[in-house]
Order: sequence, then C-alpha cells, then structure tokens
Amino acid sequence: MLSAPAPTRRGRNPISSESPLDLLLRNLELRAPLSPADREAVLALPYQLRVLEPSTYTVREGDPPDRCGVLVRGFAYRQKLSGDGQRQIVAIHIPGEAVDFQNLFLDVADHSVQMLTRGEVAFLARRDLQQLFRARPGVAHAVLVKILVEASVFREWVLNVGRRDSKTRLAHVLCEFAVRLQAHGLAEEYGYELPMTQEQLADSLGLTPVHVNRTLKALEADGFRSARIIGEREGLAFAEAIKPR
Amino acid sequence: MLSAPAPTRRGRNPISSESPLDLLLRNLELRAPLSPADREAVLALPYQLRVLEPSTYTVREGDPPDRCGVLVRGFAYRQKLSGDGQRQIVAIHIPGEAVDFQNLFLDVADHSVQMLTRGEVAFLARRDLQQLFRARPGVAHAVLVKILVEASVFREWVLNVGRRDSKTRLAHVLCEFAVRLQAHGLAEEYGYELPMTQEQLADSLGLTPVHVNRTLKALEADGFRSARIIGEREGLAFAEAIKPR
DNA sequence: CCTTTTTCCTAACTTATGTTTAGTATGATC
DNA sequence: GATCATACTAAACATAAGTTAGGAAAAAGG
Repeated sequence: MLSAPAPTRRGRNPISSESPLDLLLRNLELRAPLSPADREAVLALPYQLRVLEPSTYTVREGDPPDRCGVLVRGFAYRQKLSGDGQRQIVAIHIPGEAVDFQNLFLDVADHSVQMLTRGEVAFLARRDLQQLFRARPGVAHAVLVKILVEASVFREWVLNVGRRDSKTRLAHVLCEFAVRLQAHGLAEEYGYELPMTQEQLADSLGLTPVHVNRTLKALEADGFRSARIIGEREGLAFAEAIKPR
Repeated sequence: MLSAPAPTRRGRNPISSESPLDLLLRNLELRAPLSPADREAVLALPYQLRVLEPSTYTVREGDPPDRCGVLVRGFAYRQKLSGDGQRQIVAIHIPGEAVDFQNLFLDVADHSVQMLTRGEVAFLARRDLQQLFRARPGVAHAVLVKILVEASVFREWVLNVGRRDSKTRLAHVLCEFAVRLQAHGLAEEYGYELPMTQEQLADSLGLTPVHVNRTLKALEADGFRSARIIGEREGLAFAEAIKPR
C-alpha cells in the first residue's frame, strides 16, 4: 500500500485552460476527426454549467431525456436496479465524456446517471443537439461512433461479469479505467485516482464489497499495487498504477 | 416437460410472403416510423441472399466490417471470447433484425456474430447503407434508435449476469426472448421455439451447462413449463411459454 | 436401420463467492 | 478535541455455482 502521489502532474490539466465544449470536442475527436466547420458548430452550442455534489443525478431512470450532460470535472457512473433493489453499475465516466447520449434519442431513460464525485457538468439542450445533428452530419457521425464505442464497452462488461473470476474481473475494470484516463491525459505518471468506494466497485463487478476487499488484497499479494484510501476529497480511494512487480 | 406444439401457427408467417427488406423495414418501424419515401429507399437497397448453416459467421471479431447481414430466417447470436478462451454470448437475434449495425461504423469488429440455427441472411453493402443514411436522415435515425435499443439490452444483460441469481437470470432471458418474438409475431400461441442448447444458454448467462440444467429443473419444479427438446429442425430445443402455475 | 455424435441428465464432490459480524482507521461535524 | 459517520479490514461460516465423470436419450449420418 502506498501513499498519495506527488503533486506534479504529467498530462495537461484540461480543467482551467479549456471550455467545456473544447473538452467534448477533444473527446469526440479521439475517434472521429471533425472538419473545422463541424468544430465551430460544436463550440457554438449554448450550455449551462452546474456544480454537482456526489450522487446527484444527471438523468434518472424513467425520465424523458431533454438534455445531455457533459462531464467537465469529476466522475460519474451509470446504474440499473434489479427487481429486488440490487444495484449494478454499467459504466463509469470521466471528464470530457457526454453522459446522456445513450438516453437522448429514446422516449424514456432506461437507467440513471449519477455523480461519483463532486464535479461540474455542462448541460446541452436536446433540441439544440438535434438541430446540430441535422445541420452537421459530421458531428452526428462522431456522436454515433461514440455511442457504438460505448456499446462495445457494455459488451465487454457482459463478458467481464459473466466469464471472469474476481481477480481478473477487478483487474479489468482498473485497467480499462487507466487506459481511458491516459487517452485523455488525466493519469498521473505512476498511477491514477480511482474515485470509487469498494462498495461501488463491487456494484460494477457483480461482487460483494467484502469480496472486493479480499480480491484487492489478493491482487496486492500478487504484486499489483492497488487501492489505497487517502481521503482528501470526499473520502475518495486512491489507486496506484496497476503494474506487475 | 411437455411435447411439441400443434402445427397451427398463430402469428403471421413472415417468411414466404415478404421480401427480406420488408422484414427489415417492419423491424425498424417497431421503434421509429418512416416516411413513404424512406420506406421506398430501404426497399430499393440491393442485397444478396444466402443460406447459412449453424455456426457460420456473418461477422468475425477482427474483421473490417464491409457489409451488414439481415436475418431473414433462423436465429443468430453475438459472442465474445475471454483471454482464456471462455465464451460469453452477449445477444441473441431473431428474424427481421440486422445483425451488424454494431460493427458497421467502426474500423474493426470487436465481436463475432454466428448463426444459431440454419437460416437465411440478406447481406447489404456497407457502401450502399452509408449512401442511404446520407440521403435519407429518417432512415439513419431509425437505425440509430435501433442501435440505442440494442445498447439498452446490453446494459440489461450486464445487470442480469452481474446481479441476479441463476433462476431469475435464466427466466429473464427466456422472457426477453418471448417478448421479442411476440413483437414480431413469431411466437406460437402457447409457447415458442428456443433454438439453443443448454450449453449456449449457459454461455449467455455466465453459468455452467450443468447448472443451467439444474436451474431449468428448478424452474419446472416452481411451476414454469420450460425447455423441451423436440429435435425436428437442427436439434432445436423447444421452450413452452413461461408462465407460473 | 445401425452407428456415431451430440446433447441432456444426474450425482458426488470442490470451490469461489456471499453472509454475518465486529473491529479499526479516516475524515466530517460541532 | 470529542463524537459520529463512513469506509476499510478481517475471520468464521454458509451456500450457490463450478467440476468431474458417466450414463441415457436424441439427433445426425451413413
């Protein structure tokens, strides 16, 4: 178990230097490059910036989706509930990602999106987005690609939860998270912040909190350096880079 | 355990009376109505009809997707493989559904689609579809909605596999299948054909074949009338309607 | 029809994961 | 600084699901 990271940052700090829409743009262009005109159109979108506390909803299961949130700072997750009230987290979102594309074109949200940490969300109006997609097919295509990549990750999670044992399963989401953070320049040099409690991790993995704890220890014993609480902000856990000894 | 159904069919038999594109159209319009012009454009698509044997691939993980199959007759499934070779089935497809939308706009397929039974597939060229989507935004929207609904089902499967016990889990996929068949008029009056072996069912549920067998028996003991082999066509299992005693 | 192969079924046994409970650290609140 | 709440840790125990193995029943293939 290791302590908190040094204060220096490796990647760019995208928070203060960029507008919310710049962030979104960069996220979309990771997969689908846009024309200058498309870029301008995205940057011209009106938005409303809000600071949200942990566990605030951006969409709620059953709601008609009339807006789309873009994570500017902080983390969020998607969850579904089973009939007897058990929770399954089906995705974790990092800054730059739009969290409501999955619901935006359906009549009613089939799942909720909640803040994992305190953070900032820029809300875009559904109407504005629909208009943008009509006017700029390039943007519509970029969003479609984003949606398909998300669907691909959902499939990976089905495999993860259905066919891997607890150690592999846990390692998988830790690595997925690391890779995505790195793609956005958000990972520290030797590790990253994992803003989840072991209970939330359990709900992502289809496991129990106590078993997640066991598994975390087992991974450490195997030479992985992993979850460590530092509790600076809102009781977050801190995860060192996942790397074999 | 019950025997085979009477030969009479309740729903329309959509196979002989309609063209493959009629089927696709009907499937798309379940969720998103199309204008007459959109309909015509879909029906004008060139396609290639093929008879495929069980376990033939329509897309293979790693392939660049250059065509999209539409199931005309028979069933298919999507699967992913874990590192150590275990299989997870992530979706089951019924006649009328396009099986390759999920891969069509990405560079490389992240999973495979295989025939479950013998059947017929109409292949559409990627190029033709892209052109169609540009020319007819209404069609593009209908396909987007279809993709989002599929993503919603993926999320449901994550929940199913992650947070439900074996009985509930099995009952869920049996019911999902029934509901989808009914929506397409493919269910018999008092039951439906479940074209899967217990091993394939196990790979859909993240369970072992023997445990699926146990669970099937347990459901029967609870008063559900369920899987029964009749083995007429290609070794299909037959599942009676799922109904409590 | 007979043979071969697949799928289903069952039982005995093992193991991974869940449950319960309680203790301890950490940060929040006042 | 005392308390309170929320994580995390841990051990003992319970159980659902996995494993292995073998036989029976169907389907497939000559």
